[in-house]
Amino acid sequence: MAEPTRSEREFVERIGMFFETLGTARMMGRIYGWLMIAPQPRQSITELAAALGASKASISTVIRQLELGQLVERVPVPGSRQHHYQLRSGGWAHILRARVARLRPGIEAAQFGLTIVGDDRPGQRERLYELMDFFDFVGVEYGEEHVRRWEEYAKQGRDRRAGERS
Amino acid sequence: MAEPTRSEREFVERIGMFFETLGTARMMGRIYGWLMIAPQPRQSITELAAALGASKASISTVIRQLELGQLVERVPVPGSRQHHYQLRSGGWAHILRARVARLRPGIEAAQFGLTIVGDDRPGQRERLYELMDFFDFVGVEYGEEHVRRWEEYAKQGRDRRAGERS
DNA sequence: CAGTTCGTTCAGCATCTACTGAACGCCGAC
DNA sequence: GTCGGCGTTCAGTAGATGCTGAACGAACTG
Repeated sequence: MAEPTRSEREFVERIGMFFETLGTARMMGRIYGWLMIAPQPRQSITELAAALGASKASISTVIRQLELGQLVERVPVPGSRQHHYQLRSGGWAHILRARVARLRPGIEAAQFGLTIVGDDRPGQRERLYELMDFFDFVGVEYGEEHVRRWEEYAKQGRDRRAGERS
Repeated sequence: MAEPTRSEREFVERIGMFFETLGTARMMGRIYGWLMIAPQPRQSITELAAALGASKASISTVIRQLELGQLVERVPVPGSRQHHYQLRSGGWAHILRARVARLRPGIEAAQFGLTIVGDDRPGQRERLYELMDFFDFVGVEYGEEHVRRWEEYAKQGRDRRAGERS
């Protein structure tokens, strides 16, 4: 039920591609995209599978990753045995956080590098310090403060649009 | 010549893994890591292949990507026919810029979405607006100003360390 | 000229992973 | 009880891609 139209399907696919460049499975983006624009914002696994023309198997596995990533939440629907999912608000903030967390191996590599390159190689140490600086900088710029700024920005947008509609 | 020691090799591998999480080929990180700490900062393709235990073929193809990404530059060495490469300063700034550029398909997807979801579906439109807001926010926060802040930050770090050494 | 030393290219391989189909277990309806 | 609908799991597949080896071309040496 509620199959996407041709252009809705294109939108879904674009979001899928976008998620792919973010380093996740394309199907994650498809689900996310469809949940954004679908007539019913709450969908079961079978509904998603039907709408996206994918197997229930892949929806089932991928939606768990979405749930783990806090992009989607399972909501109870009284009287239904189906698992209904909908978008979680603040999903993009979680994406921001997740991307920052990915930098950790890099930080550790730089620290490790400094332990093995002696003072007799100042040029090499300088490059390692620069990498450390980069992570310091990014850690501050993309840190909690950054995420809070986004949440504030998002709230302002919501309020502004709500004002325009009323 | 100039094979990496065991721990240098571990560092190289860690940077390789880090690059992998950034969505590039691991070999890119290996080359970049080795150029960071190698005794001679300028290396030819055959030297890199020998040091990393990889084929010249893969070094040749990957280093062109590094060159394209402005992370590495080819430097002339008088009297040598070999192609010598070294790290470019400001490489991380280019990585920042490249990551921002990747958001473009997402922006376009959100715009497209707004053209196909009518005013009769305010909830869906709201989610699309939120995505637009997200890109607006990220575009500002990660924009040119952001990269300039990094470059300033990096310069300060360099100067500070230079002062300490003297 | 032949021989050597480079880097490049291309076909092939190995690996990984997103996705599917089928079997299964669970649970409510009847 | 049996049946049907639902989500999960697992083996298998298809597609992508990082990497190699070998053949090649270009440029210098003798």
